[in-house]
Amino acid sequence: MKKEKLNKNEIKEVLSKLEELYKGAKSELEYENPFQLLIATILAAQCTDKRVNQVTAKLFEHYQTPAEFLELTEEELGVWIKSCGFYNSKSRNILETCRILVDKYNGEVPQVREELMELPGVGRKTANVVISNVFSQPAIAVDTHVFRVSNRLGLANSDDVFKTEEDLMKNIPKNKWSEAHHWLIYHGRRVCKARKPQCEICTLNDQCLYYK
DNA sequence: AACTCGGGGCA
DNA sequence: TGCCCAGAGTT
Repeated sequence: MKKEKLNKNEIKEVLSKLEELYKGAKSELEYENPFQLLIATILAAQCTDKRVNQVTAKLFEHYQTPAEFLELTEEELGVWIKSCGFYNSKSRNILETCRILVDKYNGEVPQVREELMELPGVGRKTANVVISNVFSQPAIAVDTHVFRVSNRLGLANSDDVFKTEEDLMKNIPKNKWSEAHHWLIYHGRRVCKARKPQCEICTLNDQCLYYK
């Protein structure tokens, strides 16, 4: 990462251009139920949201609560979620998580990030998605796209995910956190790719620290 | 910091 | 075929 930093006006300009490009961008994982969002987000690791939605659409018809999930064996759940990939570990983690939710949290999803991160299969990114999306807590989930793009553009300046979160929360107006999170993901997937970034066609390249 | 898990979509 | 995918856990 470069050591340079953008000034406030440059940050404003970058955010303005991202908004212009991806205005209205939002998650394809739209679950208002905390438990369902938690499960969908665990499944979304290294998997497209579209496929997660295909799986959960059917799965949640049959199993809706942690207690109901515990009726399944690991092998049975594995069949349901197979197309999301990593299904052995995800199946094991999800059922163990459900066991903890039932035993320790009365079948509810805890609203504390540290408690969420103690659940198997739930890391900081998934915990942030849950607390920000359904519990209205201040957090920005930093996945690989958000991390890479925000540091390339200069909206963050760190090789550490926690620091990147802090930078983003500082540099982005609070009422834009959720939307900006998706701008960065969209830009990362379509233009600012990990391997072959499309810098030539990127309309932000004139102020991009990575491009310079 | 590097490695592993993984089926499915796409070039 | 090879590459990639809204991560997390282990060593």
